[in-house]
Amino acid sequence: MASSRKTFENLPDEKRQNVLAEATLEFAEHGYHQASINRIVGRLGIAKGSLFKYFGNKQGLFDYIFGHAVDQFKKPLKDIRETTSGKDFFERIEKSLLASVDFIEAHPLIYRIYLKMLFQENFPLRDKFLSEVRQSSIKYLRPLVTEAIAAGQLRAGIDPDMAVFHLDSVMDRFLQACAVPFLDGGAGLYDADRTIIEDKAHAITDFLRHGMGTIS
Amino acid sequence: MASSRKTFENLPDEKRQNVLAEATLEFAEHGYHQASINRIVGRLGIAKGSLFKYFGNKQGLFDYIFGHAVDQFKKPLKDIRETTSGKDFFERIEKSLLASVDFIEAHPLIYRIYLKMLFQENFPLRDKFLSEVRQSSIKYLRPLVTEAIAAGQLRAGIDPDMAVFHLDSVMDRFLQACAVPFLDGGAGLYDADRTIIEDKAHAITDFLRHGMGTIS
DNA sequence: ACAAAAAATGACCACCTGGTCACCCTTACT
DNA sequence: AGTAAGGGTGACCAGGTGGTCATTTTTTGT
Repeated sequence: MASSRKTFENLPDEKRQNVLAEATLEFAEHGYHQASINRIVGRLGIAKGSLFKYFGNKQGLFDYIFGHAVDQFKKPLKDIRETTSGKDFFERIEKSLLASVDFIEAHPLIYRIYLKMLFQENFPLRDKFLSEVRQSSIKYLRPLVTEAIAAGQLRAGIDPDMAVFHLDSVMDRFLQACAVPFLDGGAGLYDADRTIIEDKAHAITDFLRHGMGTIS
Repeated sequence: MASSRKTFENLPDEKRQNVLAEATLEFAEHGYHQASINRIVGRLGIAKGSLFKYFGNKQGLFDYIFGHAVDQFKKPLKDIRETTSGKDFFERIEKSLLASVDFIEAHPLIYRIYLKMLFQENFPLRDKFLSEVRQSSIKYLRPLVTEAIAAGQLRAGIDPDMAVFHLDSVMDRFLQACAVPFLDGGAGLYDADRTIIEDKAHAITDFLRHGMGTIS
């Protein structure tokens, strides 16, 4: 048997959590290839052989950490969609945005790995993971837009594909600005308090609703 | 003398271009740390020692390639700003967006390295480069917004900082969608023809101007 | 033709990587 | 007490890394 995941699952809870935490941190800080098994076991104070017993190889470890991360990404949005059904479209968008902020604040390391994955080809699981996450984002926004069009909350003749793309891009960058100082761009989102983030989320949603031009 | 850049500058043009092209490609494909000097010299058919004579070390090579890339990033936008002075704000934005598309199509490898740099800390020159590029983007948009407010082309009471952030985020993602399939999100921008990109750029600009909500 | 300067070379180095495996220690069961 | 199994270990391996430098080859100047 190449890897004996069972061995790992039988570990005492504390040690298991420790291993996962330290490994996740390593991947979050260095990406996949620059992450070092030696450093991980060094910090944990366990033998290298143990890690390989648990997960077979480096990618096995990574897979284990990220295997179910997609679901974690999807779940909070699904909840919001269901609990805000029928409400105003832009309020739903604003709520979704804040829910996403909550998610990345609850799982900052996972989000960091996700960001590293974005533009780094030859990242293991990249294709599977990214296409799932992106599609999930699109598939979440699509029905929202469709419903809003049906309810007459969006301008007539709007292209739903471009609407989804627009929403997705603004929301995505909003999150990135919360996590990466360089992408903040004077908006003051990076490492900001919740109340401030709420204000900015509202401002952005306002742009989405009314645009920035003079009302004619 | 650690590195003799002069030796490199004295090289025949063809060879010099070759070296730079091959090195740039390597960095674009693998990022900084995963880029391999051995592969570069292997493909070039030159000795490893030569490269180190030219640039001193790996970072020297990278610095040389990216040293003046910032200026390349800034220049085309400056031109657009000057040639469209006085015109309608959203037309200027649309023009700027298309100029940026032209840039990344003219320098796809530089753009790939830039994207890799975005979320990968411990990338050499990252702080210097990113802060310059981002600031340049902000500093470009700021006066556009200010002028537009003065000219009454933007809604009254708008927060200029958030307006700049909003514009920056939408434009940025538009470019990324042109270059990375995963970020296309159904918009059909990835690897698209110029005419299609122009249409989509117009659609996006329209969202920026009028918003997506029903006009009230 | 000769010498001096410049450029190119590739074997070699220390270091780090992911990965292996024969051995040891502890626990559990009979 | 004896045995079997499972978990834990770390020296060891092959391979790749960035970097060096004594040596050879090429170019240049006279």
